[in-house]
Amino acid sequence: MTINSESPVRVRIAPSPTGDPHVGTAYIGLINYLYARQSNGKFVLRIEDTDRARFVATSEQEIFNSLRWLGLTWDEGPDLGGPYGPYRQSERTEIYREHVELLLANGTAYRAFENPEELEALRQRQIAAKLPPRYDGGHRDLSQAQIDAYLAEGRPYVIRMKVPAGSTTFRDELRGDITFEHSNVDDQVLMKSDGFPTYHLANVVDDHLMHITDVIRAEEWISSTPKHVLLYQAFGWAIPRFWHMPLLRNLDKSKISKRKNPVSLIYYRQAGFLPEAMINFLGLMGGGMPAVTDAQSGKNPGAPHLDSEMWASGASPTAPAPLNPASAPADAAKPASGAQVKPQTKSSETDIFTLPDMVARFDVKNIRLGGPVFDLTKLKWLNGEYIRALTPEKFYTALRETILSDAYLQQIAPLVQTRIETLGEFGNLTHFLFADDIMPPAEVFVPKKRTPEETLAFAADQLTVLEAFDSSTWTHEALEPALKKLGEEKQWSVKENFMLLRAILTGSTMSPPLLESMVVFGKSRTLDRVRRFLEAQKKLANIKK
RNA sequence: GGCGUCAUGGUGUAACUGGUUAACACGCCGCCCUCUCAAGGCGGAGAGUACGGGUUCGAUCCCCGUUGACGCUACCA
Repeated sequence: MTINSESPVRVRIAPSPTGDPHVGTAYIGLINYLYARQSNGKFVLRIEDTDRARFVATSEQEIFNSLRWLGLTWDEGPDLGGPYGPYRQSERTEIYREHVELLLANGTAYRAFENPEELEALRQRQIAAKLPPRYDGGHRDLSQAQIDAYLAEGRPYVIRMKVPAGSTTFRDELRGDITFEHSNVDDQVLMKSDGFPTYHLANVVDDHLMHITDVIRAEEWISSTPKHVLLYQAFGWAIPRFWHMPLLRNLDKSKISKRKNPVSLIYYRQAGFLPEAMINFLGLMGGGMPAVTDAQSGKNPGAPHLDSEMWASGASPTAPAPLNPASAPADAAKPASGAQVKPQTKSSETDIFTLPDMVARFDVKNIRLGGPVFDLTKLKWLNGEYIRALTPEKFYTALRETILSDAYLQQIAPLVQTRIETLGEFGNLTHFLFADDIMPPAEVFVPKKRTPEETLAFAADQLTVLEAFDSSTWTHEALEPALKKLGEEKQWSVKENFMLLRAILTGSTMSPPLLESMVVFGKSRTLDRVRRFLEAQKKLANIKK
């Protein structure tokens, strides 16, 4: 039973608050947003916070801020409410409990009492025997007496879905039918022993209860779709349409990751990318914008243009962006009006378009399925186009609201006050906080008693340590012990340790205090700088060979 | 390893879903403009559509196989 094609379209994104808002969330958000606006449907934001272990308290707010920054406004969500709330899964645990009872009762799910250690041992045995690691169904057919005994003992358990024999075929709107043999589908855990549901259960229950008609999500979910289909069937519910979007990629074509690319939307905002450029670039990923023919461009004079009115900012590099940037496009569904600043390049006809343009012309069915590389080079060019199209006033405002905001300067000032003799020296000590490309020469970053090789290896270790932080834990108090611990482990003195990082961050051996500087500069940009340093050095080393 | 998905220059896309010298943009190179650097203008190199078979008068486009890449393979999402 599939969803009624007459039903009004309702789509959703369901990010989980486990860290910085991700560029992939924005991409999938964009496609969902477009589809909803084009079908006069609703776009729902749901927070999937069922993973207590990875939960990050500030993450949810950053997700809101980032999506609004991009102009991807939702119709229902945790902050807005709506007819099918609550929209935060941690507030729906009772609902999942009731539903999983239904499955237990109709025999499509069962309790399993193995503990994590036993399961891990099982996995290891299977791997050793070169078998596919999978739950062996050990507690699938426990007798009622046995179950009661375990329950009486108070033994913790999970609830797993009972995958029947056979196979499942579902339709992907972009690829056609996809079939999975059930022998390849695990008896997935639906309810964890902590009483929280897994993604699979929560996602199906919520999508049904929230009347979601189209599940537009990333390709990585294809393999678990049969589980979801099986769940819909177990509940006796209509199955939504599935659209699996290609995954954004690193330059080396692997799934986009923070190890190889800035993936945090906070980074892009702080580094001074304009939301219009960002959303435009995301719209380029995977295609979807039909080519403009001469005939069309004549009939559609308003289509490709830059609209400086859309500069939606309010974000300063370090202070959290306001909840609702005043200048965010209020209604992107109607073509923006106002001054059209159209760059003179030919590419303005094909590569440059706004969110309203996309609402008007984007065709989700046109999505190209090969994983598009998220290429910063082109993003930067695009951003340059948008910057040049700004009026001088808007450009000035953009600077003052981001890279030169009062909030930013107020944090920097105390770091340099005791270190300069004339105000004119301010830039001498702080230019690294305003520059994008900082690259210390080897004589600056390699400590006297170290070789370049061990220095780079240690820098890579530093990066690993720093990557473990998220924006909310990125503080002086937390960073200091973490870095010092690494130094102790690797036998690097505090001086060598901090001096190296200082050189990478500032390009110099002389700077304001390191930790404070890192905090002011922000996690995303600091990491990006270290990452770029390492990459550049790697390239240099290859050239020398 | 198993299962699944994908495949047009270095990158992003286009090519009336079978008929083009395979187009556009980014990047790269050169020239012009110019006090410099950008921007802008002009031009150039770079793919014969992963490979091999079919079907067809004709395949980037349809079919099969191979290869490669990627994803999943958690009490994460």
